[in-house]
Amino acid sequence: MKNQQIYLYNTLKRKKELFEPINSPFVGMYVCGPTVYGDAHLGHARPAITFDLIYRYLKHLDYKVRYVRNITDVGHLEDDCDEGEDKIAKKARLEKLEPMEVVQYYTKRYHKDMEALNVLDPDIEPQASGHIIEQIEMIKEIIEKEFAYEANGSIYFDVVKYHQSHNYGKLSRRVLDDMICNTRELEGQDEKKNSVDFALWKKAMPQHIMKWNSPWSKGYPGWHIECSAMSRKYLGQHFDIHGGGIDLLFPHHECEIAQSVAANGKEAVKYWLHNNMITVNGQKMGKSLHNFITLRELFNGDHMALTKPFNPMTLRFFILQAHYRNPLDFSNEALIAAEKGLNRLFEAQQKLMKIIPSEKGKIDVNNIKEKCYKAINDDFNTPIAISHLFDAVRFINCAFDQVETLDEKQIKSLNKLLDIFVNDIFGLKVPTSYTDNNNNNMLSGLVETLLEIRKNARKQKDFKTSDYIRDKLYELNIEIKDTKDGVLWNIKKS
RNA sequence: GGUUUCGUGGCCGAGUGGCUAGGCGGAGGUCUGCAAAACCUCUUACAGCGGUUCGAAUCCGCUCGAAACCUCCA
Repeated sequence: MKNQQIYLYNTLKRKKELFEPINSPFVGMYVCGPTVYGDAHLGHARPAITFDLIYRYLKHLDYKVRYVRNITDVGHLEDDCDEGEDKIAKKARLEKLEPMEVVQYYTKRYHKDMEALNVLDPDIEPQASGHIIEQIEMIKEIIEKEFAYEANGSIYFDVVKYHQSHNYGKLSRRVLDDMICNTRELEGQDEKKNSVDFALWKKAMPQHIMKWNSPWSKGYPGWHIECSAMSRKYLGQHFDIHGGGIDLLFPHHECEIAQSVAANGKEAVKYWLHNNMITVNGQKMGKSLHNFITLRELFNGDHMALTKPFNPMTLRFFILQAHYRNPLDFSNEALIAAEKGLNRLFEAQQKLMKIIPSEKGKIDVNNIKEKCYKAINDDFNTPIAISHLFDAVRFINCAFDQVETLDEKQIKSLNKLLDIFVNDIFGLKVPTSYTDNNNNNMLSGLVETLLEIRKNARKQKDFKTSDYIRDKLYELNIEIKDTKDGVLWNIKKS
């Protein structure tokens, strides 16, 4: 076990706390995943990457992590009234598909997008539709404990009663009395004792196509119960980390707490972690706001707001360059800036191995390493860690230009440092354009031959020929760089 | 209206009481037949007004502005 003390910001306490797993070295982590009724957009990338980083880091420290990220395929209510139709069903009706067809289609695409972002698969990815039994079971328990009541085939959580003995609002810091006063009058709430009560089970309307049998009615589970039921099944009644977007803080996570406490008699989660939103022009990117860019559009450059396609790694780096708890404003320009920065980082990594070692170097690699760990340990402060890596980049560049020196040991430890942080922890995979050069013998043989001809032409000051070769290769996406140490070439990056 | 959070240089984005993050852009330079690329150096900001303090971007108050949640959302 690598000895690092992590301090993470627990939303429940609103402060940073030392991370102490309940049952070290085992760590249980649950993150709210996507509702698969459409393609993943930039907003989905943030929690995926944020918690992927945490997952990677914990594994790097040799914790035995079980990472659970759900797929919501039951759908949530479109409205808070009886006419609400769940999202999956609505989509299915519009597209004349089986609901599970919609689910499978978008789940597959989500996985592809995540793979492109180099997001590791969770250890368990449970689907809500596959855990109806567990959800019904948990609802039964809540009814037994008398924190829920039946009304016309639907089951509601009795928030007011729960609050008499517990604290509803402890996570979101909301005051129940205020909420009761401030809630707008909505139709179809007559079944509820109080407007703040939320559904655990909803009786289905005849036109509703996703429904299951239950002791109370043919219907479907409420909005929040799947996470409580599935986290309990796979991580137990008490687990370490629960993550998700800050927009889920209320009511979703607040309700999860209430459900777990009601059913289990105790709280389930030790550390609540929330990532902030991605904004466009300062406004949240969201489905209902119609200002979202899907990941596919980003990767293909197929959107009005984009001037070009972007490599998935660029988005990953862009997200890691901001702290996960702060809003991050998206723009084409900001992404281009991130792309250039990332290329500099990758190029330094490649250059490092070409540096001729000196007798004695002048860099304290260990110091940089310590600073990087310190930054990550401080609530996963990736932007600070990245800034330290850029200090190393500058030194590597100087050494490459023979302004500074590195000895063999330093080169090795720098290489390891970059490998650990850039590749393992940050999950930034070097695009193939950097590494393919030597993997394709025929291509590199051809290019080397042409460059040889060009070299001779230049020697004889036949610049017409040399420029012709350069321009033709450029048209074929091969870039040539004349440096004082010879000619470098690479396949152009996106 | 309620709850919460935030306002940092041309842009993005760290930083929670003294030690001028980092990236992009810009300026100058190095290299080069030219070009491109690359590299080096430079580029002292914290919404406004008060207060606390020897000292505040950082703490407190007020004003202005913005966002998230309160309804599905990552």
